[in-house]
Amino acid sequence: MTIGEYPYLKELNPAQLEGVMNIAGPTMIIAGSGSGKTRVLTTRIAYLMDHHQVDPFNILALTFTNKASREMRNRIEKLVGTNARNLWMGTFHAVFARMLRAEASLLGYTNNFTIYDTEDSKSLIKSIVKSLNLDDKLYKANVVYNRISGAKNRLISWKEYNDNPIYRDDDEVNGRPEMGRIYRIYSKRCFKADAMDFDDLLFNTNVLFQEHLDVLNKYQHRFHYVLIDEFQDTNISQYMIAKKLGAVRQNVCVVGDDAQSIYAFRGADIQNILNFEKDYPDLKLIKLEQNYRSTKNIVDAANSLIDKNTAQLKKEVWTSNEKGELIELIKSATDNEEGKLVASSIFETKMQHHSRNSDFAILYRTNSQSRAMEEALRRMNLKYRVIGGVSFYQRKEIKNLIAYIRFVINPNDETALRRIINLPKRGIGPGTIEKLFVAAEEQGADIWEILCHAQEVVGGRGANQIEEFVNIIKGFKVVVDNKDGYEAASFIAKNSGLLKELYDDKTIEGLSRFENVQELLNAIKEFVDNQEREDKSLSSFLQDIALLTDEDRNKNNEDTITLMTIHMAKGLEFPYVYIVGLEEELFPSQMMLSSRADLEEERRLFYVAITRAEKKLHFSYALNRYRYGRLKNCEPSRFLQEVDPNLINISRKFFSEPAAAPVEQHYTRNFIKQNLSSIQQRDQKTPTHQPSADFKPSDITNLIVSMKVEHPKFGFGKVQSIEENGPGKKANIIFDVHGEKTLLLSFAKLRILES
DNA sequence: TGAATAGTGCTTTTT
DNA sequence: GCACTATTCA
Repeated sequence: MTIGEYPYLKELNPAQLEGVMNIAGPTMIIAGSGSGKTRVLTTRIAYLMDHHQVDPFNILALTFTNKASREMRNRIEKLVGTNARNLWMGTFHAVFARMLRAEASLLGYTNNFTIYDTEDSKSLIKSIVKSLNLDDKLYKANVVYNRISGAKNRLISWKEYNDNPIYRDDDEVNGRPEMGRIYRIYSKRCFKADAMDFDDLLFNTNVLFQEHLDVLNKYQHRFHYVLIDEFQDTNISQYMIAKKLGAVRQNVCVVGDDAQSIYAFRGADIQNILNFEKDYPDLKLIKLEQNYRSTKNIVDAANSLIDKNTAQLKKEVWTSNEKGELIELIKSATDNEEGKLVASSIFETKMQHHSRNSDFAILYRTNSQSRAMEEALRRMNLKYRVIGGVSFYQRKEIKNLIAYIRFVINPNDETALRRIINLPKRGIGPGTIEKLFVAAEEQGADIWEILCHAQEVVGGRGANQIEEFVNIIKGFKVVVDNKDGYEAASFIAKNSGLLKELYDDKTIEGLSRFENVQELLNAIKEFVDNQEREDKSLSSFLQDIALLTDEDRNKNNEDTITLMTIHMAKGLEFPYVYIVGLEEELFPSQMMLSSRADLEEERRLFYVAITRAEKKLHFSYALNRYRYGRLKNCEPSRFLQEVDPNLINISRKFFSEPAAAPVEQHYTRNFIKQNLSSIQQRDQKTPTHQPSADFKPSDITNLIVSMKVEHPKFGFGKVQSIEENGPGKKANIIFDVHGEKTLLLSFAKLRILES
């Protein structure tokens, strides 16, 4: 027995140990939540390297998120040292993007190919739909994108799609007969732009392996061991890659939990688990069923819920942990009140148990729910952090600058070009742009070629503007080729006019956009200064960030409450978890009510949420909620009834809270805009307020919520909230006549009347 | 051509 | 409630 030699093996239970040591041949580990899945995976890899002297270059470990892969790498490094850095470990997308870059020419791409994110893809789809004169309400970018994505994930090429009447009939029934045509054009345009979308990274890897057996062979012999995390989330395209790579040595180990499959909407197929058993009949099946994470009550609650699903593998998750507290149910009148109750519950718990902010997580179904929570937390002065939402690299100002860089590096990048050709305004309108693309299409030329000979396509003024644009880009190219990435990016930011445009915008939003761009430049500088990096070109920076979503941009390890969607929470754990918005049509989402399979996925999602909690769990729902700007009443989620009621404590608040919705006036920005403008047109029926004779601005450094104030122009009002993030302190005030205003306190003249 | 305004539709979830 | 688009007017 070798356990003695490796201290890290001693801490494992028998099932975990088996998962680690059974290294030869196909292995499937079905791991319940909190059962030490990551530990088994990381220990297994460490053991391979330690005991079997497997070269890390020969191990391929695939995950779904960057976070998961980073965490695994760190944990392995702790076990075996820096040698872990040589593992082939990363997300499916990142690993195969890297492989495709190396082999790009075999498929007709350059090794500088651009990666289109979802937004890029959708905007390309939009322009295709438009150029085909199709109804963009019928061919919504979202719908088309999902259809194409679904096809690619099932390895259906545009050609097969168009040749197979099944798809055509299906599209016709749905009233979208042109889908196949759009798919074809989309694929060709991407190829011509030297760009791959997310799905192409996997699709093209399959093509590569299919058409170039020598390449497949090379990688089959490189990867002696293939490991896949979160196997329940693989789609067919991913599974086929893994299967092909593992075909020679058969050392494929997959780890997953069917109960936590929540990405079917993205093509994940639980069937893969069943297929795996079919493909490898002699596989070793290991079940990890002991939960180390949560109290017994939480584990029981999760089990009682998931029991309602019919499609699942048999497994019994249990724990030897203490019973713990009951689940607390919070009921509120509105979403805003929900925020308040959750915030004060966190506050109380913090006081009682002296816990840190980082012990708490608020989980919700949709990102839009974060707002009410944020407001409440801010009011109680609780520090929080929202994960997800619009990530840094998705912001408009960032994408704009990146589009410039992208286009300089790849002048066939259509999407980037469309973004920047008239930004800042150069007088190149949509008509002119379309002419250029039509010409490129007709002559079979690259769009860059056309741009360089614009006079022949568009006459007169337009041609001059384009020539100017081309010269700017050519100038940038010289800089990119000769300077380091940071200098080049700064040069582009300045000389494109992007920075100036943001600098001139003195609004608060403009300021933060300007800062964001600076931050991007800083990130590039950091990238360039990183000693360990070999390739410091901008092109390599782009490749790096293309597959990054939001990631660990939160370097400051501040102690904060975490707010995020349940999807993002997968794989994480917190002592105290609040699952909010447990209402019909929100969770389960109204989009998922139509089929049993969809509803079961929602239920698994709730299962994932519950099993994030270690010590204490809270459920919360509101009777009324602002949706689409209107207050709508809601029913409690059916899922609440599916959890064993003996495990839920209905708190005293439940009964004492008034159920009526507060009559809070809710002015929207548009409402005010519309009303003010109509008022102004009607001969200024609302006169500006005449300040009281004794008006004198008060010292407002200590302004607090609910104070009554007077403003020289807007009249009397009440402070709704005070914001302190960003550059200046702002107050949101609802004025009696002029409605809601947000004022910068450094400028505002306010007289405090009473508090 | 661009800025201002009016109208619309939408919320899943992510690499 | 907001972002995006179409429309209108300069």
